Amino acid sequence: MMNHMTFCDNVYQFIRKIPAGKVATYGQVAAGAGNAKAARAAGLCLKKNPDAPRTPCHRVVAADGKLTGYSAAGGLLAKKDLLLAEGVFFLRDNVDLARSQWSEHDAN
DNA sequence: AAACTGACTTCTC
DNA sequence: GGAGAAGCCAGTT
Repeated sequence: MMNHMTFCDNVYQFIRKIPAGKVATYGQVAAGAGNAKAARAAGLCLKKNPDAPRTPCHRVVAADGKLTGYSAAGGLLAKKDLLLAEGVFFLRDNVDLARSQWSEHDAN
């Protein structure tokens, strides 16, 4: 039975469909979850309930491609390493959204 | 129910 | 481009 469908659940679902080698911004995730303005809330959901490997929260970055928070071990460092391993384009410490920002349409 | 918090985003200086 | 402030949202206390 359904516990209680929350915005977070939508967020997790959205993030789960992000393919490796691509990343989405919190705003994009929030939009996919139902509210483009809920980027903040979306991030909170990840922190509160990282849902382990089931939800690749490491594929979610800030609007600038900047790597923000990461509850898992290693923090942003591990996050960057993971994205690099997946083939995500990086510009120093930030993700190159111009190449690695994922879109539902998969216009790659 | 009200107030506080936070892994955001955008504007301005 | 970096620093500061305001706005918005859902969840938690």
